[in-house]
Amino acid sequence: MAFLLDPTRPIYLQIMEEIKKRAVRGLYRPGEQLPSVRDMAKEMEVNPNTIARVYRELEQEGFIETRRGRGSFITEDSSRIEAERTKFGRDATQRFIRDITELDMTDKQIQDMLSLLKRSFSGADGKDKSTGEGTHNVCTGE
Amino acid sequence: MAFLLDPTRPIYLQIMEEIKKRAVRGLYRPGEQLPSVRDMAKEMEVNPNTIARVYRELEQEGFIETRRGRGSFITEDSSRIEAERTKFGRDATQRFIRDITELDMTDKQIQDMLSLLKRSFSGADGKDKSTGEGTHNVCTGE
DNA sequence: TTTAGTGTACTATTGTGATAGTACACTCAT
DNA sequence: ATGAGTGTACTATCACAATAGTACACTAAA
Repeated sequence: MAFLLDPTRPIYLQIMEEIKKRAVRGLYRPGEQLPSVRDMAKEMEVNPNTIARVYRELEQEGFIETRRGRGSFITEDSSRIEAERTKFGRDATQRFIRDITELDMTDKQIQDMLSLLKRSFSGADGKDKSTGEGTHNVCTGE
Repeated sequence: MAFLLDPTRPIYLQIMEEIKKRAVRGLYRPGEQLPSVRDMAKEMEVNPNTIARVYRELEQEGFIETRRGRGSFITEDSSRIEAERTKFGRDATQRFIRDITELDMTDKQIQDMLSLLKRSFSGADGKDKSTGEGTHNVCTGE
């Protein structure tokens, strides 16, 4: 498996998220053909039926387009992909805030945590790949 | 239900976490008796069998103590509870870093996110409830 | 002793995720 | 036309979470 699975959540949901994240990271480009159901099943080490379900649901969401007999393709709409980045970022941030808030932490614990975050993200590459207008606030989703 | 359930994860796991978080927040004190299996089932709006499983697993972990015919009680060991706070905090932080990192965000997006976090946590009460030695680093777990 | 309130054990049923295997319809290049 | 490679449909099976209902053993107070 190319990524770690959470045994407490359905595999097909995690693979759906993994495919979206790959598109967000540019591993899958807009319009690019995805591996076939059978190939993706081998890569993910799951049953082809599970991948079939993943593709069916992603198609339902409009994230991929399936052409019978030809294959499945990432949407051509790059804004659709960027929207996923925004959603993932906003969801992760809000969940983190909720998780931390409900722990009733001390100020010191919060400060330790925030400084670790700064350190973790200071390794950003420094090149802002956004166009300016294309940069969305991950928190507000605007 | 007193809290929101994630439909993609087993209920019994989420209730286990909820009980631990209540202890961390002081809603349940060390040694305090928990509601009976049947009462907790009513409060959580789930089947008593589900709560029975929750108590069984929490007993297995040493987080609660069950005395047959008497009831179930939060552990007397307050350091056991504090350890949960540390674990939840560390897990939430690491997951957040992983979630954000794999989105390949721009510097601006990361800055927006961090400033939202600062704003969210600036509302801390200012009183450091730790004793000094009792303050654990949520990130390293030491 | 009786009774109410504990946790616990048990069977049965339902729904869903995941697997295994087979088969079919479509597309495209040969 | 043939055949390889697509997605898709179908049945069957298994595991697990969750529910429903019943029953039992223990504890403590009336």
